[in-house]
Amino acid sequence: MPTYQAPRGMRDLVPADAAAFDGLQAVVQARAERYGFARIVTPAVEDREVFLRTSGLTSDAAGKEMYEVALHGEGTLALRPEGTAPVVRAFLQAGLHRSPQPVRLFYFEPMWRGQRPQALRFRQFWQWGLECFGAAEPAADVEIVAFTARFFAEVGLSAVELQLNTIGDDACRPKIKAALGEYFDKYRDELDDDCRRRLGGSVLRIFDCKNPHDRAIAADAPKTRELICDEDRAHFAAVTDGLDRLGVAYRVVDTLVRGLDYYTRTVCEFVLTDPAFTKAGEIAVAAGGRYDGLVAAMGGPAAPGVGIAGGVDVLLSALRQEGVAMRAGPKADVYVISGGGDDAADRLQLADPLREAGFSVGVDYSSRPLEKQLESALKHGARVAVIRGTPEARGGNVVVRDLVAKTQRVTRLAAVVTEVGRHVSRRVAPRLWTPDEHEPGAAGETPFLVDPADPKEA
RNA sequence: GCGGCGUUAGCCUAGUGGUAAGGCCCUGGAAUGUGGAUCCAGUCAGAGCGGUUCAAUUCCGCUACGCCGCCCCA
Repeated sequence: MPTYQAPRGMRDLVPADAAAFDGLQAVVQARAERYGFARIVTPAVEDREVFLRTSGLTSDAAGKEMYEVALHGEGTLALRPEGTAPVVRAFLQAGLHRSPQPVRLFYFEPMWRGQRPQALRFRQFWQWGLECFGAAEPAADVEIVAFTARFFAEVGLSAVELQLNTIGDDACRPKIKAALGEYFDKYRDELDDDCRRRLGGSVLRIFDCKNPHDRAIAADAPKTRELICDEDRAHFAAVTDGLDRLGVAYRVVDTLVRGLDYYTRTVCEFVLTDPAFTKAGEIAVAAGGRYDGLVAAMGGPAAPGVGIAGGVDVLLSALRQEGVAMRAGPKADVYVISGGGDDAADRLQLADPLREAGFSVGVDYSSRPLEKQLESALKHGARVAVIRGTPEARGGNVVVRDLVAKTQRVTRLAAVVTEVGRHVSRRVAPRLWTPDEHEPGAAGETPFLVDPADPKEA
């Protein structure tokens, strides 16, 4: 047993895990770019107030479950427990509220919460998320929800259900809370202790109570969908209509509310439906909604917003449960081995041009028998072995052997890159920059096509 | 944060108040220097600390970590 263990609720992403994470990030980030959401990265820590302001002091989680960060024993920083508040802070600090609206942002970052760990509940976990500021239109709600539905379909998550509800906006909230308070007050004596506490404050959260009897009471409560104002109703109708048009399936769940008070109008959750995940209640793999008052609450101008965030750890677990193949750890396609004894420098020299040409190349450093090196090349996942230091490979030649086809060819050193290329493909190397796709001709067509219908210039 | 149940090697799994067993993986070797097989060998363990005991991996306590239920789930 190792002397040290990872801190409670935190885990290492060993190469197999990290590869799956990388694959998922690449997929969600590429989709974000296709939808016009640009990545934003904020610090792992923020002033505690950033979270307290948004989450509200009513929420236990905001206070008790936050990791506080101290420097020399003092400080007011906390590890980020969620993504929205820091993004709002950065949005305001960078003056993005004065850039063309709406502003669409994407993130993929670790979060920390001091909650008791259980399966799929970690103290450090990863979330991807979208935030859209400056758009009050229901189309913005539709877009982030559709993004998520399409994303899950793309990666192969099928055992998932989209739940939707509307809880009205700030103007309407008092009316809704009053109506619900009046209803639940009639059952004050029947609600369990934890639930009754919510009667005083977050009345909406009574819908989240676990006690079966409480749930039965909540099931008969007035529906927020019916208590909301006309404008809210029209907004929600436009959201559901937009999803219908895109063919995104959803279920309206009258008892769906969110943990925080800053949500307005649309709330949504993507819930796992595989029996493996429903034993202990529903597990959300993504959740979000509209928060039209949040930017103002953070000290900014009145700017509407809507966002969604999803748990990466949960999603990966669900995908594994469904048997979706994950990107494996990087394996060398080519392995350089030698029967020539202590000639590691020669092997590196042989590997170098292959690597520069884009191949993934591992080198055996040892002087073990050739058989052992071949075996090792196979175990490292190589498809091709480049062999030097054997009788056939003399006088500026090497052997390029296909380990799967079990065929080989003696090749001149100068032709190794070409020969290897016949058996494995080059890796796509990322670029530091991309050409300007808006330049005429960038897409391959002739710039300034002449339309015969256009009036000729004089 | 509260309660319950757990922790034997890198992984999986036995067993025991008195020398801790096996499989996989890994490493080396054999036959051969062009292969994952086979054979032989090797490395590696009772989470940590304390207590009871002649003796503790085994019984008890504390701590760490995990799982389950609460709390909470931004």
